[in-house]
Amino acid sequence: MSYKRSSLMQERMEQNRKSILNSARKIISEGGFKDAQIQTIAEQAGVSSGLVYRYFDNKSQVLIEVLSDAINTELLVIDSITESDLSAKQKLHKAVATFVKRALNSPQLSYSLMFEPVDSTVEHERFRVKQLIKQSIKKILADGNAKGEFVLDDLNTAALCVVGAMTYVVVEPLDPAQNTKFDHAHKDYFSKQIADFCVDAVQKK
Amino acid sequence: MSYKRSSLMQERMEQNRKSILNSARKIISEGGFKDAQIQTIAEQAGVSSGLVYRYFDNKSQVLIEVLSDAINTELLVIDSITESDLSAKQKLHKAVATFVKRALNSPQLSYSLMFEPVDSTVEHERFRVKQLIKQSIKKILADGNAKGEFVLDDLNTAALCVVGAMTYVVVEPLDPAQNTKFDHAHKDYFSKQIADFCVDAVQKK
DNA sequence: CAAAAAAGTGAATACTGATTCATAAAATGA
DNA sequence: TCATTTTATGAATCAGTATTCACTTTTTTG
Repeated sequence: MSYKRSSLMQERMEQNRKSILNSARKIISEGGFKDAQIQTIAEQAGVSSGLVYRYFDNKSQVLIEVLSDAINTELLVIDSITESDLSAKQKLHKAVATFVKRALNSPQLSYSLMFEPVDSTVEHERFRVKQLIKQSIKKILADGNAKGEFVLDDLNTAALCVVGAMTYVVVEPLDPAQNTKFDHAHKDYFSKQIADFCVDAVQKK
Repeated sequence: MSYKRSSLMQERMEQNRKSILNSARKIISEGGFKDAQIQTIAEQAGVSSGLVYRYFDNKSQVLIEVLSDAINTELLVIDSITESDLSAKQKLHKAVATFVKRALNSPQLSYSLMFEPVDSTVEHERFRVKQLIKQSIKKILADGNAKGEFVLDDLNTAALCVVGAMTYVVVEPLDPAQNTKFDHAHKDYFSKQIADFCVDAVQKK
């Protein structure tokens, strides 16, 4: 009577879901959101377009999950820096430089996730994940205040500034229209500039 | 044979064009791009929807012109600061603080122009006008370098950071979803925080 | 004033791609 | 095995506006 999904079936379905997400991420990281139609995603994932709707409510949910997965990775990276035993100044520098360098290493994906025009529900998620980054940065700033390295009046505003700077600054090198080429040394130099900017902005003088 | 447009007619047509732009700006500043359909714009302007297409190639051109008009005003404001005889440090502080304060004074319009999801041609224009702001800021930074107030290695990157910070930072107070209320004093405090951030970031230590 | 030209109208059309759903295939239970 | 339930398919549908264009009105010319 009652249908019990076998573990094999369970696994296949999980695989389908992952395929769809991987396919979407791949397409976005090659051509951006503009190329990510349900048809295309499904095709690349080896499933029918209709099946996507058995795993996701709608197209936006697929894109949103790609976005939030990617950002969760970045958050883990930042948080591991936050929890290291560097000085607050060093933490901030490393967090910013690392973020920028990682973005430069997957330019099309980063560009799309951060800047490509999207519909309003995805844009809303974009806002939400930027707030998460802001929270992580805020922790570092709070730490610095506590240690007396920084003397920030308004942590939230300072964190917004840092996030604004470190995300916006990569718009030029990432813009596919400009196809900037950075060699390794240049990436280091560039990310250091930005990290210096942010550290100098908050540091006690 | 050849038709010569009377000056009265000329004037009426110029008026039509302006009405369409004003209508679009009004709608955007009340409800954002999401409310700006050609129908609605035309109706509010007192013309037919078809007429819009005698004055503009397509909808995006209307929106783009609203955006670039608005930014041109901001550029004039910034440039007048640039050309004043303040120190570079004071110029930068004033430019950033003024930009932020002005944005806070027309929140819905600023929010839409800076952050609301738009189609890719409008987004492209958004990118272009941000680059113009960056150029203006860059001039101030170059001035500061020349005067020995700043010691910036990479003016372009620093200018990007400033623009990133000063534009992104207002996303929270401007977001219509959060409807933040700032009194006059709070606007001053907030814009000062951001300007301080930017000045500290570039200033010679 | 009567063509001729241009400006103005708005209902009909076009477009694009997300979403649905009738149908088929596969998995499960008895 | 066969009935039942779930999963999968993909062509057809839908939705929401931007855009067009046949027609009307106004302006200009001779």
